[in-house]
Amino acid sequence: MKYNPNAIEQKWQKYWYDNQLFNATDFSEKPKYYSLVEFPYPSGSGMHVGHIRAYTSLEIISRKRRMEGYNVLFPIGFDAFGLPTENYAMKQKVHPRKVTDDNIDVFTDQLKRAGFSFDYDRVVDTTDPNYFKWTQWIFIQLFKKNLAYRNKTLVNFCPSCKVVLSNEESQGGKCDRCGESVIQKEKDVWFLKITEYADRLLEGLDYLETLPRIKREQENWIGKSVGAEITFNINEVDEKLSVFTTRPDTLFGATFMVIAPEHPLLEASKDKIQNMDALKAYQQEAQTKSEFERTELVKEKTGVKIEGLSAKNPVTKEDIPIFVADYVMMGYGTGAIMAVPAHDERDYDFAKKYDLTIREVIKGGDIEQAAYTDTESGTLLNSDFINDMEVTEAIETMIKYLVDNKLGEKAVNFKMKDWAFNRQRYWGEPIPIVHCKQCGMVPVPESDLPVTLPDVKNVEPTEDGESPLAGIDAFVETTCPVCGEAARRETDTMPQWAGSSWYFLRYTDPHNDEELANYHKLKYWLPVDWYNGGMEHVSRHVIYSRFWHQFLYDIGVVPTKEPYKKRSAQGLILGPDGDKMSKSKGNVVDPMETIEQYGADTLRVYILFIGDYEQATPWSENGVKGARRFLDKAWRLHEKVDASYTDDKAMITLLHQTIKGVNEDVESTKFNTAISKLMSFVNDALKKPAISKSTFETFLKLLNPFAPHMAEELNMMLGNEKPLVYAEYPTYDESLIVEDMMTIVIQVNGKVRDKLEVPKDTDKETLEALAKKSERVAQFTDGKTIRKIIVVPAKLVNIVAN
RNA sequence: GCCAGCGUGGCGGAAUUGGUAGACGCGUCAGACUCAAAAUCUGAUGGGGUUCGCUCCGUGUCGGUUCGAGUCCGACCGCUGGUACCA
Repeated sequence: MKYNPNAIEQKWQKYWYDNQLFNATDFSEKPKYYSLVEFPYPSGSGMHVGHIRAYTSLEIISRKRRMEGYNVLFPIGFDAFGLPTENYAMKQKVHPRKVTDDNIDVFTDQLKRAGFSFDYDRVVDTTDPNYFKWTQWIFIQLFKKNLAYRNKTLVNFCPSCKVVLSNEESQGGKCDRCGESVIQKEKDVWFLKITEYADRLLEGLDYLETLPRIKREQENWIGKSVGAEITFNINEVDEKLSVFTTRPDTLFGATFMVIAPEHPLLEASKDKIQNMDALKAYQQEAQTKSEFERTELVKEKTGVKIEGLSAKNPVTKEDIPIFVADYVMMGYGTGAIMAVPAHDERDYDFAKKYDLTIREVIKGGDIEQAAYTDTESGTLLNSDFINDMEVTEAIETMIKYLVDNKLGEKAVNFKMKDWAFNRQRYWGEPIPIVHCKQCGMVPVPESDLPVTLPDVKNVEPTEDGESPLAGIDAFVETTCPVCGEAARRETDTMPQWAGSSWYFLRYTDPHNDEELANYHKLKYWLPVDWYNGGMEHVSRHVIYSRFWHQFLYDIGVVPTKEPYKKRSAQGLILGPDGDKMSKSKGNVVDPMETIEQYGADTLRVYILFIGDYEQATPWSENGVKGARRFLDKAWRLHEKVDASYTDDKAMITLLHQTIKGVNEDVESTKFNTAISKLMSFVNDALKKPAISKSTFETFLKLLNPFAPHMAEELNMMLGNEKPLVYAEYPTYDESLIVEDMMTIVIQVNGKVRDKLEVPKDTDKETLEALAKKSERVAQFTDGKTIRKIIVVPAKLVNIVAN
């Protein structure tokens, strides 16, 4: 009988899913294992080969864990709020609910068609009111703890599309959708105070088992820097300027100051400022630039001196000028800097342009030529009481001086900003807040949750960039939960990051009406043992969800400090041309076509065999054929099974080596070499006259996580009634792995000249003697003196001669 | 610019602590089967030379450490990802 995947795959899928073999049981005698993959956004185009790669790794792990006797939770769900659905719905005049449901149906079918062993009874959908009820509930808890607040900010606004855009959607100052220029619009928006958790998010990384680069990226995102906050007095008015610096030791070199265009000092001191018009004009100009332009495009420093104000350097007592320049950002530090032009390139450029004093304070450079920035270490000069000190000592001494004289203090600053937590969209979780004239902002009572989206025929954008919800009176108009007077609902919705920040908690108890998840169930399943997802989510999503988790831990909702024990990230699959897959390039590969043509098992095997799991790799149609050829051969191997046959020693050794190798490779995400070991096994086994039943069964168990449909079918054909899903995973016998004879390499001056077949335990002396006897060696040592002989047992003999 | 990762055949990629470079797969070539093709099977396949025994060269470039370097060290070149006037 020939291998015919289409005939067997659907049969086994029906068997698995109908019998709910992958459903996790809450609480069990077995040890638990929670494997988590990032849930997909159910787009209209269905599954992508990238999804297959992202899920297959933990699919293998999960199937292996079940065979190893674990109670496995391997769930899936849908991160279904989001723009593409809303846009599509608007265009096609269909309700986003309908679009979402249809897409989820398509996706679920495709997941099942790939044979993924998810627990489909625990599917969560972030757009389901029973789910987002708890997303809203978490928001209210954050609000009550003052971790959710409103503040004014500038947003990217497209006057033509009348929508607020993200940075990604407004690159280069142009609207991503219509190409028009984006303007900066001031808006009241919601923030979550993630900065309050910055230190703990940093510390928590110690618990996370992951690649160094993944940890690094999160550290960089949080961006902790230690230094000092120094206060400068303004001479002409009763105002002070605070600056954050990592280098208080360079204070003697601070010859001017720069503040951000939006800095409040301007408004506060307008009476004394003589060139307010010029400053206003500069301010206006800076506002037309997006943050992108301000940071990316402006190579030449621009700025305006504030006439009428000057600051006093607290240590030199010099009067120094103050400038407004857009290279200083209001959003970082205090929005003001002390400029040390001798040792900072930006300050140096600025000082040269405006002809300002440049004073060297760290020895070593030539400040006539350029800023000297190699100042991690060095010796101070021109700095009074810290002269001749080393940088580290100078920093400490200066901070002490500042503290003693009440001029400043030690300070820590984070690059990470508070999380802008709102969108002006329809298709998102409504923020559960009511605005009341008397009572201010009032959270919706928990008993009234969820605040659902109004059912409208068409989602229409508003004229002024407000959420479409703002135009729906039936939604907006409500009464205040505190005083009962007429009030208005908040019309902003949450960003997509919201629902995905806690979904892994809901999987432990997806149908709970009383709480987001039962504490005992959380305690049983958490933490997530292994979480796999995209590299692009490592900084944002992982940090955001860890922040929510830490908060929920603080209020006693979850039992663990950190949500994840281990995190891995898969590499991208590129198009066959080596470019990133994209519709416009026409190089997108549809995994469903591969399944139809070659079968799901081939797709699974190929996608893991394609290359290093963490590296980007191009797709290859020929590679798919190769994977299929391997499965064809594995299938044919069953014809060699002979119940009365006894395998030879070499076969048994190979089998045990394969068990060991596959196990180790899978655990260290080296799926490609795990498969190559299975291929080698099949190649060798096919050369034997026959293969014993038990050896073939063991092979099928190893193959099962990768190609489960085929493995189950062949196992059944052997006459076994028990399926492989919960069969016992093979273990190896260390004593059977070592071969009796081994090849020893003989080198002369480091070059291989001969090889010897010797028994495995041959000692050093024997090896050396054998090597010396070799005729091949003699050719290369003739007429030379042997200087040294290096013998590495079980490996090689190297004869050094000249 | 900074941070991280990576440079190995025609291609995707393998190579515990430094110890036979190129596993496995693709492609290509030759042969078997076939009227023929496909599929399948067998063999060859880094480059140069060769009396077919072998031999020299070869892991981005240059240098170093070592009996021995793809692996370690230094400098450089290139690619990919992240990030960005971060004070």
